[in-house]
Amino acid sequence: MARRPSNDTGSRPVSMADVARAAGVSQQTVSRVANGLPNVNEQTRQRVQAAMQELGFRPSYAGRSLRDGRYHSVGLCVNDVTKFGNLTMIDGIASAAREHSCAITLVEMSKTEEFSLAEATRRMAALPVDGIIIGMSRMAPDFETFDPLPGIGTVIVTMYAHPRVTTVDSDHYGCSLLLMDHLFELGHEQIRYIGGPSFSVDEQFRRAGWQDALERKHIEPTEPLEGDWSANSGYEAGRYLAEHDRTMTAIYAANDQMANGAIAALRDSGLRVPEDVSVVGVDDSLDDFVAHNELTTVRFDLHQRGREVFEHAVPEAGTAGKTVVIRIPGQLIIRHSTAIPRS
Amino acid sequence: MARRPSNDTGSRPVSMADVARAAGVSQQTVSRVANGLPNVNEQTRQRVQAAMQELGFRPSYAGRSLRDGRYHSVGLCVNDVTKFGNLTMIDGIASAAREHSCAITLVEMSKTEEFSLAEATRRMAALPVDGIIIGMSRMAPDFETFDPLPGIGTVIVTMYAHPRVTTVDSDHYGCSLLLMDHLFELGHEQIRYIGGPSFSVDEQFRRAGWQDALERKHIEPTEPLEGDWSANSGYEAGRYLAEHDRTMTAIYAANDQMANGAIAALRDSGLRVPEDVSVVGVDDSLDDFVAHNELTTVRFDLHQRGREVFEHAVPEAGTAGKTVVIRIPGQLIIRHSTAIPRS
DNA sequence: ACGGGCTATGTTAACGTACTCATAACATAA
DNA sequence: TTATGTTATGAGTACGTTAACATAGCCCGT
Repeated sequence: MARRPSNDTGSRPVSMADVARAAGVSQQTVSRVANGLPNVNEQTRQRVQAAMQELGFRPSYAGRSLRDGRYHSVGLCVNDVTKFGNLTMIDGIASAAREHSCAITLVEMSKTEEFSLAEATRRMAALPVDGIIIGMSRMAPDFETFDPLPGIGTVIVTMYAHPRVTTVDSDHYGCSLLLMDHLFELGHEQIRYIGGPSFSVDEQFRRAGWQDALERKHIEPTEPLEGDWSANSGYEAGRYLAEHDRTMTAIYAANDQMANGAIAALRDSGLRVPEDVSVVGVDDSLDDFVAHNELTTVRFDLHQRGREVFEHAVPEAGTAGKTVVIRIPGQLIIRHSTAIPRS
Repeated sequence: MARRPSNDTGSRPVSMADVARAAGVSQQTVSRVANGLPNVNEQTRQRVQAAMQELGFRPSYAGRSLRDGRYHSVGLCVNDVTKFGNLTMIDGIASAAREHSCAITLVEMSKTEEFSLAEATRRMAALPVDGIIIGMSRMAPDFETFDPLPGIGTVIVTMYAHPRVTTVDSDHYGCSLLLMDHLFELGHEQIRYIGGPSFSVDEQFRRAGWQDALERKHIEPTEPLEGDWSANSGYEAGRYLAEHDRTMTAIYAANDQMANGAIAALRDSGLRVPEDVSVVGVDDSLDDFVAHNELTTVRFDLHQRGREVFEHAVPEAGTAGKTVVIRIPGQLIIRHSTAIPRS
């Protein structure tokens, strides 16, 4: 019996034409009812709505998008959904997207391997997106040479600036300056650094900020330590420092998780925080996990970042595609893990 | 000068027809090249690819989807991206989706207010999705009466079973039994419960498991305490218990964050963990945040859950839509926050 | 020389929508 | 009565893609 002519419920989804047939009106009238347009007789409207209900009509996203050339969705490409930075990115962008009645088309690339911007762009471009957002948490091999696809807004979330692509990020360099200035004001000079993995862009900039702050004060930076963002790696580093460096008065850990680990290590080594050693972190991410969070840190307004990212990826008419560089400053949160250094 | 005829780069995106014109071939040949089909002369292929590059061709998702009736994307509707449960859901589903070369269309509903399944379904159905996944972390007002949209796979992630919709979740009831059995085996009987907010479905089932386990042993359950999943709320509850209940020998906190807070409170109250009081949690979520995580807990295989959810939302040919109930068991992780109770 | 099978390419149709325009029925004003 | 406007509805079209079919050229064996 092959393909049915089209008026019954075959396996094909129900279209406006099917509804129209059932309600005895034209397809155009169904369209009007579906979109709540005026100039439809009340009785007709009800008849059409009944038919829609009856047949289980679902408006075709493909047809609609093909017709009016917009997808009402923004593409987001990240390497690993669960990493704190990416998670907060999704959250911020989700908020912004919701304000614009926009969905998010999420693609997760390899969790471990680096990926090229060209590859990410190619994949995203074939999806229903009005703009492309790429989270570049580690340097892409083709960052310098990358050209964005013309005709579609592209934003890279990273601290590196690009001549032809708008980049937006929290200011992972400036946060270090905020924290270092706070420590300097308290009187610290011997400030050790526990960083994240060196391939991380955030790490590179947080570390550069630490180093530049020291050099600006003509203090020779000591060897930075490298962790993996986890509390355990912070603990290891803190243990090492407690045993090998009795001149340090402060530790700057590049995220709160490592800072939390470092504090535990210092205390296990018989050092008091903040009396003997001050500790600072970044992200303000401990509140849910640790009772009485006392860590001095920097908080980023991730919703603002999400908004900026979104609005540059999907520019409203007029805001058209100038390439810009946006760095959103963090806010210093002073708690009780920092104090004046011991004499 | 109105609308250009169509052979130059107006504001309209570049279509296969544009590429075809530029390369001097038919549009169908461009399609063949774009999809890597055989039977294209090598010279022609190169000419077409050059034209694509030149014009910045982007395949139209709308056209393609309209044509072949599939979107290669699965819809995911959650209330709050950042909540641990939802985050892990996204992660698990992202993995499964990637294995099927599928994207995720993510919609965040109101973070605070409850939403009806009908509303969520209606919104998701208008998006480019081959299946719909709804995270129901709090009871929807229309759960009982909800009918899924015919013709599109629908899965609700929740512990409640539904007669007409497949539901999948980690076993938030069974995890309580695992933990309680562990505590019973050690010899505990006075086991207090610190739960999450009572509107949470996970909370409802974890708590029911605690209560049923006690009743099965003919132990009268004591009054459960209610937190908000945060370490601080766990601390408050722990403090309260330390001061008001000297007969308890164990605390079951409904997630690790509250358990961590409770442990801190007990220690601040002069009680040792696990010597005086054993503490267990759920989720195994502390590793990144706490050094030397010693909490006995239950870990869920979230990737397995993601796979199950995905594959029931987007059934492969043949697996067609039977309504099933899937509860994925957790795994007991015994660390050092539990011990034999003091005499 | 000619039919049969291959390869490369073109032509047509269909997917579902919403815009533009046309038309019919009807109300109102001159 | 006729001109003019308003409202409800329908017809036609274009959006970009791919499957199915059609065609043209070529090589090969008889």
